[in-house]
Amino acid sequence: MQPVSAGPSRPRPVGRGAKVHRAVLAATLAELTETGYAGLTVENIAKRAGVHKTTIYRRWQDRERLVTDAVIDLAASTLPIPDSHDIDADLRAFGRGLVGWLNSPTGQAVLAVLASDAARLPQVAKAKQRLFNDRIGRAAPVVQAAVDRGQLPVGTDPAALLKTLIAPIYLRLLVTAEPVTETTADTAAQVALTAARAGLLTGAAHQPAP
Amino acid sequence: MQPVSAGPSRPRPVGRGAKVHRAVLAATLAELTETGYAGLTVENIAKRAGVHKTTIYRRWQDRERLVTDAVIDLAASTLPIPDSHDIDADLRAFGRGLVGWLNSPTGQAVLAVLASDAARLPQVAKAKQRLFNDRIGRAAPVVQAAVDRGQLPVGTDPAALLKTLIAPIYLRLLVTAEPVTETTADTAAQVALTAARAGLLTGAAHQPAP
Amino acid sequence: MQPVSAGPSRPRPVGRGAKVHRAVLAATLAELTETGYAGLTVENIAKRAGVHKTTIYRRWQDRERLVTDAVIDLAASTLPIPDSHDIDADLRAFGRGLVGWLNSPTGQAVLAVLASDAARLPQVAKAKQRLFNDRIGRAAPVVQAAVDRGQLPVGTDPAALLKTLIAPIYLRLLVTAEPVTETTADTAAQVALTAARAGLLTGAAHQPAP
Amino acid sequence: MQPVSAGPSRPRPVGRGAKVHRAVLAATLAELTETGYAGLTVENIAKRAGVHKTTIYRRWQDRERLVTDAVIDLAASTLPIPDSHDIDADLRAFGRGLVGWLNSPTGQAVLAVLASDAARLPQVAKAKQRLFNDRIGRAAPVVQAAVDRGQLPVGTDPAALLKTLIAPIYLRLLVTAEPVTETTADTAAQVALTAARAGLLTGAAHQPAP
DNA sequence: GACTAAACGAGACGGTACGTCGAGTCTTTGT
DNA sequence: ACAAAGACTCGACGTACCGTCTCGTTTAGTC
Repeated sequence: MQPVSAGPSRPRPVGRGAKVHRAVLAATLAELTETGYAGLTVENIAKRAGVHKTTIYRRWQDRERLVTDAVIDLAASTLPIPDSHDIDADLRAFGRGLVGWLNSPTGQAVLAVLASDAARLPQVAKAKQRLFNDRIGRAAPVVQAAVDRGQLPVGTDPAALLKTLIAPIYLRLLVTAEPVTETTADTAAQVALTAARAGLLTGAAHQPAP
Repeated sequence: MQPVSAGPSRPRPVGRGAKVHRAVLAATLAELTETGYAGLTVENIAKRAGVHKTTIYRRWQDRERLVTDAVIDLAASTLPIPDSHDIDADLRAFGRGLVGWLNSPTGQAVLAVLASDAARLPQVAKAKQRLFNDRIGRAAPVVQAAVDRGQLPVGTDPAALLKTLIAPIYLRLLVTAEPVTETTADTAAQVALTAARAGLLTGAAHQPAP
Repeated sequence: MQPVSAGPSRPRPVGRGAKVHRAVLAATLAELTETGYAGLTVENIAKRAGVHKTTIYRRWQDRERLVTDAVIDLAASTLPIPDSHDIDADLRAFGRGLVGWLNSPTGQAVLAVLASDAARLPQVAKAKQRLFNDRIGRAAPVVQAAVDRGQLPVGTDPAALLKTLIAPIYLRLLVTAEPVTETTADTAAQVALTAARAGLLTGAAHQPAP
Repeated sequence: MQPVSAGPSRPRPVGRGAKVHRAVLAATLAELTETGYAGLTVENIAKRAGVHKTTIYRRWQDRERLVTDAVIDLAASTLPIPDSHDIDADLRAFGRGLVGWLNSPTGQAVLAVLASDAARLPQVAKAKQRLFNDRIGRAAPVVQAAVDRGQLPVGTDPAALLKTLIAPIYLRLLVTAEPVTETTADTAAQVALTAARAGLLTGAAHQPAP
């Protein structure tokens, strides 16, 4: 079992406890991926992490906090945002990057959480949305720059375009359970660009005035 | 002497059991919608259905079978497929119909199951895919007729088009937790049509040769 | 809606009931002997009697009444009281008869009830005592006749003598779980006679004045 | 049941468990005395012991083992064996001691088990016999000494004599449900002595050669 | 010999207790 | 002094049997 990427180090003055901390979070994610949120057992996590149950409860108040923590850790994982000033290439690269990440162990874990009752936990839901908003927020300037360069119509909503791009990918993963490849990403990118150039993805269309 | 009743088959004098059956399935779906699969309690279901716990176990072997049964029941629900020979209007109507269904209690229940650990149960996963395949399968001829009428490019893959249509809707419901309205459906329909007319949604693009 | 009929309003004695009645009581005793009172199952009794559970509940209000009824039936079984005007021979015969009866199926059933929680049921306890009192009451005149004939000391309490006779037999069956044979009965008879002739078994000795 | 006394190595750092252990056994005996084996409820035992049901199941595999353990504990209770070198006085004292013990809470519990379906449990049956054999085994030397001193006939079987002594007491308790007093014990002692002095209680009479 | 009403077969149901599993708390002990 | 070990409370699981209920189906006694 490979440990999850360390991510931003959390300065806990616990000494060697940090090792335990990471082991438990990694074990939690592994169990989450394998058995889902229902069926998640603190005792199994403890066993897999080579740690006693009480040790877990000393650090996390309950199962929800533990899962939340593990997922938040995950949501911090970054996806590089391509920016080559060629919006067609950039969107294709963005889509392929997303597909690659979703097929990686980390991405699988995130998907497992998305399609799980764990997503009902408020903190997890927040982390989930933060993850998406963060990515879209970081990619939006690239799209906006393309608009400013005239590669896309004025008024194009970067968020709407990006969502149009990623939607087919998640549909296949979460709903129809079809395999997702780079072809899927490429088609999605083309569709999104075509729609944008047809002037369909303006903010008004997606966020009507209240 | 009385002749023996004809045939070895014994008709079941099903008493009032049918009423109980329905009440339990309804209660199961309600609980599933409210609390998710984890946190689902047979005792709560029994209480809500006004039935005793053992009665439930008499009809369903365990919690999984119960949930499976409830969801399969659900998956049988049909969505009318519009067919006015105007593909633009039909797709918009299809999208709006889907949105309306997803906002109904039944749709909410289906969504709750989709985004739940219940989907890990093999039978539930099968039911889930059957639901989608069935709908797409029933809508595909309408799209194909439009192709035949020349309203869409030759070679357009009906399934790919329909998936492009529904993807943004599910993305908002399952991932970004944004509200979904008829506007969402309309935009999605336009995007899908535009992409199709750009020749992006051919079968080849989605199912590349091995 | 009572149809008027001539004579007393006596329900029609529709009659295969008696057969069922006996079958159930027999099955009850068999189960009682095999598995004891704890572990007694109405459903098993029904199965053994070739009868449906509800049929049993139609005739007996609950398990206790059923067991009570079965045992009371049993307690009515009679043991012949020897009377040859030779008290030594009679007591020996009485002891041997008791041993034989206790080793018979009926006796085994009675023992099973004696050493069972069924004896806590008031009606069963009464039946149990009635059984013993009845036997001792029927044998007492024989002993009293021996006293009158001068074969035993004046003042000898027949009940005390008979109890002294049967006590070792029941001790072996109920407490020490030793086998009981005719030798046991013979020794017990001799002991009882010796004690009586020593003047130890007068009523006063057992029922001291208050 | 007492844990093994601590040796050089302590494999079990038993917590406060010992207190719970005793409380549960005591509650088991109390319930057993009050309601018998049938009708014995683990949940009631737990409630009475101020302990949770699962705690009981952690220590005892099932109800049978629990009852067995409680009774075995009981069977360890000792009865002092009088030895004044006056066999008449000693037997009377033995009888009175037995009566006193049987009227005590401990004795009542033992009787409750004797006359219960719990006695069908193999381990309980063994414990029961061990209890009796142990007591008779410890009293036998006193009787044998009396034989050696010439107070009883040569060849007298101590076990046979002692059983003759205790038989009427158990008969009254288990069968006829009469009250048992010291008078009962005194008479029984006299009867046993008289029988022994008449040469009736030799081993041969009770244990015929196979 | 047909009618009719009691008795029976069948089985679902509410309910109690079983024995099991896991969550989360608390206590004892070793170092 | 403090953390590991594990015993404890609590709640739900899925099972067995109790005793009740309501249907239909014999079956025996009367007409």
